[in-house]
Order: sequence, then C-alpha cells, then structure tokens
Amino acid sequence: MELRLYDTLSREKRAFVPLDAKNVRMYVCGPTVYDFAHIGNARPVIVFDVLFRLLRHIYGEAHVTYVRNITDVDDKINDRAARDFPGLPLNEAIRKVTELTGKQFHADVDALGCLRPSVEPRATEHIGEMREIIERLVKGGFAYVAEDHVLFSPQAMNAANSLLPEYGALSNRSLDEMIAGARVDVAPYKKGNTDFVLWKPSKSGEPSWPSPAGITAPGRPGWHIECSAMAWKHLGEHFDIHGGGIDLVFPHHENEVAQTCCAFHQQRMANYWMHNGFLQVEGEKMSKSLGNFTTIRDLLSDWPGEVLRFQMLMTHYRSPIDWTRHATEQASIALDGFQQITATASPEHGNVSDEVLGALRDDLNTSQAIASLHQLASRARSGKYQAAADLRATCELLGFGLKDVRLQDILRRQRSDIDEAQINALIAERAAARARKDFKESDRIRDELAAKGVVIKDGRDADGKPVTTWELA
RNA sequence: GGCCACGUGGCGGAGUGGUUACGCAACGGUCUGCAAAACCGUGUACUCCGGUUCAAUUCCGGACGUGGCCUCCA
Repeated sequence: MELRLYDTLSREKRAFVPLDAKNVRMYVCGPTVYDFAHIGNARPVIVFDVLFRLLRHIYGEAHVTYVRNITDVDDKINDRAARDFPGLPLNEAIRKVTELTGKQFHADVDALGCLRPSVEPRATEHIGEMREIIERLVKGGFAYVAEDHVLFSPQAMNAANSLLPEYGALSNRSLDEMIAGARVDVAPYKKGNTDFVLWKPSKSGEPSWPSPAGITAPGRPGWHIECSAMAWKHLGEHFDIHGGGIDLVFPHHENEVAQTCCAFHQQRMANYWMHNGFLQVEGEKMSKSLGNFTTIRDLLSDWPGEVLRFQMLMTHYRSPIDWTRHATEQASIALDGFQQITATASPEHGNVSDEVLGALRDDLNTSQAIASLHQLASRARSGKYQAAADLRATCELLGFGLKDVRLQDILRRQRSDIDEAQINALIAERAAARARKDFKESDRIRDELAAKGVVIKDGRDADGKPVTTWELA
C-alpha cells in the first residue's frame, strides 16, 4: 500500500515517491533556543516524529535521514542573554542561553517519546554554507548589497525567465498583491519593498562573522537563510519532505524556497511541504499576557510524556487543536487501558497492525490509527493474546512504550494531600465493621473516603479471601 | 482590507453523495450486603440560509462563529 501525503504547495494529497528510496530525506524547522518550549512547539516535533518512524518502517531505518535544526542565532536569544546574564560578555551569555535551552528542549522532547533526528545542525555551525548561498544569489542577480546588508529580491526571481518557481507559490499569494499591501515603513536601503534580508551588519558586541559579497563590516545572517544552508548541507539541493508549523509558510518557507531554488537553479526545494495546524489552550490562543503560556515542562510535572504525545495524536495533524485538561485526562484513560491489556504481552510476539499502518499511510491519520488501536484493544480484552501482542507492537511503532502510564499512579503523584496510612486505617476499620455485618458503619466509612476523592473496591485475592483496594476518583 | 483553515452527538474526534467511525461520559443488565471494577447491551450528530441532485453532514454559493498568515511566532 502506498503512502499518501498532503502537500501544501500543490494543495492536494499525493502518493509519496521518494527521490531515492535508499535515502529518504526530511527537513523540519526546529526550535529557536531562548526559552522553554511550549506545548505548541511540541506539535511539529511529535507529528514529524511519527512520520519519521513511519518512513523508517517503510523504507528501513538506515534509509531515512531526518534533519531538524537548532536556531542559535537570533535577536530573541540576544535579548534573553542580556537579560539573564547581565554581568557576562554578550557572546558568552548567548552561549549559556543556547546551551541551557537546548538541553531543556532535548529533555522535554525525549520525554514525549520522540526519537532524536539523524542530524541536529546548529545555525552557527553553518555560517560558511550561508555565505556560499548568498554569494551565489548575488552572482545570479537575485540579491544585492546595500549599506552592508545583502537583500534578496523576489521581483528579480520572478523576472528570471527560467524553470524557477514563482515567488509566492507556496503561500498562495501573488507578488503584486504583496507589493500593493506592503507596510509603509520599508527600510530605505531596500530597492523593492518585498525584498528580505539575507545578511545584515552586526552591532558592536553582537555575534558577528566575516561578511559575504565583498562587505568589509562583520555581520550576521538573516532568519531564513539558515534553513536553506542546513538543508543543503545535510540533504542536498533538492530533497523529499520539508515540514513545520503552518505559521511558517509565510514568510519563512516561501523565502527558503526562493533562496534555495535561485541559488541552485532548482525547480523545487522539497517535493512535499507539510504543515501542522495551530494549537490553542482551553479555547484561547496561547499568550504570556493571558497567562496560559503552557510549557512542555509544566505539563510533564503532572503527566507522563506519553500521555501528552497521545493527546497530540488524537487530532489529525493538519486540524486545529484545542489543548485542554479534559482531553489530557481522556488520553490518560486510553493509555491506562492499553497498558493493562498489554501488560503480559511481549512486543516481539506481535505484528504491527495493518489497519493502523493503513491509517498512517493516509496522510498520517493518527485519529483513525488510534481508533484501530481501540479495536485491537477490545479484541485483546476478550482474551486474544495475539491481539494484545499486536497492540503492544503497534504502540511501540507509534512511540508508546506504555511504561508508567497507570492512571492511578499518575493521580497519586498529583495528589500530595493523600495520606495513605490514614486511608488504610479507615479501610481496616471498615473491614472490621463488615465482618460483624455493621453495614451502616461500613457505608459511613465509604462515604468518608469518597469525600476525600477515594473510591474503594471490594474484591477477592487469589485464595478467595476478601480484599479491599482503593483508587482516586 | 487581502489570503487561508476550521465549525460533526453531553465531550474529544475520524469519515462519507444514500449503509454502525472510534473513545470518554450517560443509561439499562449481569455481578456485588451496597458499591466500584469487569463483562453484555442501548441512545443521541453533522452551525445557519440558499443552490445542484432521485438523494447532501459530504459538492457549489452566501451568512455567522473561531483561529492562522500578511509584523523575523511551531
């Protein structure tokens, strides 16, 4: 069965045909490392991790290259460094910020069950490639130098009568409209008001590198050029899949395409452009001013990463998602069930479900895949060992190890107010009351515990002796 | 203002021109001193208004709502 993917550029779902089945190549825009990643940042990381796993399953682990960059040169990083380490020289402070934030990011996405990409290039380690692309663009007449800046001209790109794509094709907007709608405060050194920066001069104290294109003043790269450079270095001039959040379509990805295609005289940069939908929190957009800026780290203090991963995959990646506590609880309930069903099943005895694979091959339909997991689970519940083993193996493929996802354990961790000794004492009292058939007292104790959110369950142990366990509601 | 996405039952969330998504919750039953869990069973949907069609939740147009981009934010 074929893999079909939705391509933002052609606006259709198409069969995926790799340029080289021995080396399927995917690039995804990674984090700018200046602060804790929030749950919105986690979405592309999780979504493209699933795609990475699927591609490895189809083409073989050794035949997929996944590149996710780390942006470690950026004004926000500089601002954060100056704020957090005012005593240090700026460059040293920047290194501290990027190292610390990078480590946090890795710890967070590891906890979300994401594999590390094949390569995680850093922007600052690819300044040479950026300069080379810029030189090519200047030589080709697509970019020009002005006041120590290098600017890219989309108009020059569209004027070139060649196989190059139209500027604006990816984001579905015309250059004429962009020119007409441009903001008034265009920098004076720009020839056209849609021109964007490839390279700019550094202020004193800022990170700086030798400039390209004959500029003597040291400078630093613009935002978009880094991805063109890193994708080129690690995946080549033309590769299979480029992914990221839908907000990156314009201007970031549009400009990447322009740079790469003009520099290397290519018709396409990536054959499939994939964009995940946006995320809201409890029905509102996430913002620091609303106080609902939810970091991955915050959520991980209450929930296992697998639960968050499952919640993210309940929704198809292109749909908007409203991140709610209620949905987190539902995800937790589902995983708890899967863990209980598969506890005694070994993944080596299982096969990855064809239904689940079929759903994933249909543009990563993870909702459908999860529905199939539930069906496997119900077969496993009715005693089919093979179904349990298959469920286990399929969960593994999706990145769910089903470890430490017992709902009761999670709730007990969250409820620091629970006094287990006191609960056990009450249960012992109740057992005594039941033994003398004082059900009034027995029920009173049940109610007392219920008021604390504790539900008790009467059962029998292996020898048939009555035993009472408790759970949090 | 321009471009775009989304709007499904109590909740989450797939999908489809005419036939049960799936899960959670709810309800009924078995079980239980009573419960819980487990198992069995049941119900309710496609924002609104037009159009196309034998037939639309599904296609087209419009309205309303939510969100995104156009301001180096995933």
